[in-house]
Amino acid sequence: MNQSVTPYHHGDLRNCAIIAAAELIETIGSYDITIAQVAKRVGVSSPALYRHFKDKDALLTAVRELAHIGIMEYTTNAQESVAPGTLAHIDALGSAYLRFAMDKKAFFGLMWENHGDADERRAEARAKRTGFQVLHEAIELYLREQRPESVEKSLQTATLLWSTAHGIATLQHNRLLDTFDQNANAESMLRTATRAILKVEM
Amino acid sequence: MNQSVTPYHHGDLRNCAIIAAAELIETIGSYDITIAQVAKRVGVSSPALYRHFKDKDALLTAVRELAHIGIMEYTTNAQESVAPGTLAHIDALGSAYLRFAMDKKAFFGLMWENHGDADERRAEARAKRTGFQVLHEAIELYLREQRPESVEKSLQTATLLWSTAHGIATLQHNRLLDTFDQNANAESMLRTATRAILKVEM
DNA sequence: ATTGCAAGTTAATGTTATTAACATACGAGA
DNA sequence: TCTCGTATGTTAATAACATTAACTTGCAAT
Repeated sequence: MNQSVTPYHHGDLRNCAIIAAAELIETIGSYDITIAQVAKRVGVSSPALYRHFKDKDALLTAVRELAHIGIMEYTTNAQESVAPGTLAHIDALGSAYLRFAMDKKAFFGLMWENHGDADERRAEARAKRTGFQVLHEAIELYLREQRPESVEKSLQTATLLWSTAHGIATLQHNRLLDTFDQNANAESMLRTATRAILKVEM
Repeated sequence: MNQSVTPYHHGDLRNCAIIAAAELIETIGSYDITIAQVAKRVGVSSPALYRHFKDKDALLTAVRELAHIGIMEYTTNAQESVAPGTLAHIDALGSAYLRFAMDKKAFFGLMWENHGDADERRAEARAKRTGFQVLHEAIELYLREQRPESVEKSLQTATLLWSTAHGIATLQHNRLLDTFDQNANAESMLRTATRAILKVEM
């Protein structure tokens, strides 16, 4: 009768819970949610969630994975309209990162909390590295064409640019950019930094 | 009998509680502490703390202030052995920032949590701006001597450099620098970025 | 001395996470 | 088709917290 498999009682509680948690976080604009809230949203009792998640943190870790997918969507979209390996390409990636940080404030904050056990950490590090690769490749391509003598430094360059983008995103997220410089503009800051870093000897 | 004033029952519960909380945080390496733990450490009942702090968050905010003082100590020390307005001066400030982030991991993490009510936020923003001023002044001095045509951009330059330092510190703090580049070295990354940013047109 | 307020104490409340004990339905094999 | 085991849920119970209530104590000024 049901279109897809109806595994058991609820159907697909694990995934529904993750989505419910994500929606909740987005709605209240904070990742300070309770198991009970999530359970209620899915229409299930709190302990039911413990059949699918070791503890609350495991649920949040799953939501973080979702956030990583979200950030990848932002960057993927950003790449569609630019020529690979151009400065515009790199700008687009950075801009997508900044945009995600502001559009999905709660998610962005959650992503950089570091809780969870060793396994969860490892999984997350992998997800982050995957996102990083996209930037790394864009930069490597750019250097290969524009400054071939620096291609060997593409990893260092990418790491530094990511750090910079992350710093700008974080400070803006915490409303500190305005505190320091009333007229600060995250995007133009990042463009400036990008140009400076791509030009310099590593 | 007591050397200093013995205000009331305990003596100086407010300050002792802040210090106890800070010690606790440093000891367990996490700012996920409980009021009960702090109270016990000071030898007082939990509710007693509520005579001095609106809630747990107010206590943590006080600890954050301590952390800001700590970071100022790091930077002040760093400035002692360098000539004002030199590149070495700017490097020393950045290096102190990175060092603080790694030496006092739990404090550093706590400092960038943004909780607290509006007043507390304002107070914290002020503390952060004070720290920022130190960097801003160093950069202004540097530009005045090395690139006078760019002095007017000193605020933007300082904001960008702070962002970069913060990004590097944060990623290192989350062990992500290693994840991206096994050989990454936070300090040398920041030096590279500093030179790149100071050179570029803002 | 008396008395008022600041600063503590213990007891009580309410919220959460998490576990225990019990219930049920799906699916594999008899 | 019947039946049983296990995955998945449910409700009750526990424990850790934060926070408030109600009550106590002691300093300091009249």
